[in-house]
Amino acid sequence: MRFSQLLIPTLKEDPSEAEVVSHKLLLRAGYIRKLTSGSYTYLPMGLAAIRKVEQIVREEMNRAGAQELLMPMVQPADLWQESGRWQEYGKELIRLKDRHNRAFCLGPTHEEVITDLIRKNIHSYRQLPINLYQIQTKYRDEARPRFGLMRGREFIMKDGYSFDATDQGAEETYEKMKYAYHRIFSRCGLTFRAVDADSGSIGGSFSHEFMVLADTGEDTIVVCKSCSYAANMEKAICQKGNAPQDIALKEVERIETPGKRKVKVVCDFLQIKPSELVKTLVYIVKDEAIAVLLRGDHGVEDIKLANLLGVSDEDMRLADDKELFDATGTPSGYLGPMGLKIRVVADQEIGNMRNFTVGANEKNFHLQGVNMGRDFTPTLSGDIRKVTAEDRCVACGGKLELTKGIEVGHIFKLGTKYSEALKATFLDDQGDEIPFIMGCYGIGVSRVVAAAIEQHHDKDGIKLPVAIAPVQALVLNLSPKDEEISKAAQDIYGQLQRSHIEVILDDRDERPGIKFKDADLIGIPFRITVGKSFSKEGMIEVRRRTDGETVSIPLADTVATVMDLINKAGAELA
RNA sequence: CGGGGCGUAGCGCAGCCUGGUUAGCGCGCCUGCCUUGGGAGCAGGAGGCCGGAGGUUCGAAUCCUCUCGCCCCGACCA
Repeated sequence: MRFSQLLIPTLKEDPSEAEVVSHKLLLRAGYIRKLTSGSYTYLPMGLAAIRKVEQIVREEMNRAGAQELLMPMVQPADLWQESGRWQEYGKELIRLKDRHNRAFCLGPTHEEVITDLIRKNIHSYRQLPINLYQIQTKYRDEARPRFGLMRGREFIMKDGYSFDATDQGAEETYEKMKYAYHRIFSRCGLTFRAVDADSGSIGGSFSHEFMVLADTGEDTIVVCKSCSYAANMEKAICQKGNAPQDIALKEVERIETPGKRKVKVVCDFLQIKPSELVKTLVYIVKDEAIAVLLRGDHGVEDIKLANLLGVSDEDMRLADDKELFDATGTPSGYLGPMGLKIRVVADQEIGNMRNFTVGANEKNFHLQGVNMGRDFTPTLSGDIRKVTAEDRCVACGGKLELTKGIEVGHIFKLGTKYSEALKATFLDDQGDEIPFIMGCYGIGVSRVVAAAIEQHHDKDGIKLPVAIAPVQALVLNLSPKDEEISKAAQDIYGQLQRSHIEVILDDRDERPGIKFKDADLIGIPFRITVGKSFSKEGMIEVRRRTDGETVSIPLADTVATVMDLINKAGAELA
């Protein structure tokens, strides 16, 4: 491929529409162009990078025993009605009608279609397990598409579905996929964590999200600095501390705190730390007001609270001041657990606190020297708060870190949710008809490219690892008008092509500076420069994009050197 | 869906508040000269329904109304 013929529209300046670095660079380096909000054309360089990721995904999925197929993108509504998701899925499901006025949707995912396929074609346990996947454009009508390829309405996804005869088999399949995912993201050169995306309450955890660590990530995750423990904020377990043994309990003391309502203000006034105070929040849970006790410096994790109460977090919200007063008879800011008539849920940490401060349920008064058990007893107690960096790892006790992540993959043990809904059954070895046990496994292929750029770039542009860079090498002919230089550049280009190296020849009639800048921006891993030093000393320069490491070598050795460098760079990730 | 911002040449922007010749600037593009190891220089040139519709006015990029699009924060989603 000659640069002069390729569509690589690079930009000197950042486009105003882009906010995050991957979006800016994808546009500037000529990888993508926007058609409309959330949908992008993949230009030759962008598509090449996506194809590289797809190929790695294919190889690892196949290695793990999965088979590739391709399902229709337009799906009939009746299948979705059968699973119940036509109603449940909501506005993200884009719906359309055909000329006969029959309803369809564009597939945001394919559980229905694959389950339909399997129920029609697999009837015996002897045919199980089976694991199928596809790589396809998905459509989700996102409320707010953003950050370029990071969250589009149209994106390329690998979605896989497994069908097992037994729970144990399904777990084995799940583990195989988890392993395959580790290999895939490692080969893509990503720094990532597989995070626990399940509360783990019953029978271990069967959902993991693969998060690429990057500041621009939309999710917050907790990772352990010492071991491999990592979890979603909503799922991260707070280690329950030990109660102090040797602290004498004080008497409860009523103190006037005029006009002091906020935690910080009360603490400043009483000369205590927020960790010595217990705040009382009121939630409205399905029309019932419930008090929630939390240490002053902690925050409620809604999902955990909802789980403890056994409700959906959608049925739960913070009360406003009026609702709070109606429920407790006390204005906000002076609430406390003592004497409250409504249900009280305490964070598990409260039990470890001694002689703390709470509101007195009386305007302008607080109580000090309060202790749980002696002075009040909560209706319920449990882990309902957000983890903090001060917490310790539940797995190893190591230090935790809160960091941002980009979700590039999600694996999930589905169980029989869809097989039951769609009556997808097989005969087991006893001749009993039972539903398939399913798992599903997704990878945001186009998002992987964006995430990789978030992790691999510098001020000059993209520097993707060889494994997923659009091409491996770029030959710069610095003087297309110089016959000798052009001949050498052409020679190297031809030899590399014959050696099956993906290579672009920059044959443009541009000044050297432009070629160097573009080479850095596009992020081709190996740059081979034929210019002045060739005319003078017969030397060719080979430079590695990732670290700028440069070697000068004679023409005769160039191709061998480049191949060697590419192989070494590839081997590091394989 | 709530809040905020922006639509002027391919890209980045100025002009708008305070209406008034032919709508500017930088980059890019085309032609020529010159230059050739990190986005050169000179000269000439092309390119605009000032997002769209309606209104106010003698006169609208500029003021008003409506509308469409894009971006950000949040909600939502995963």
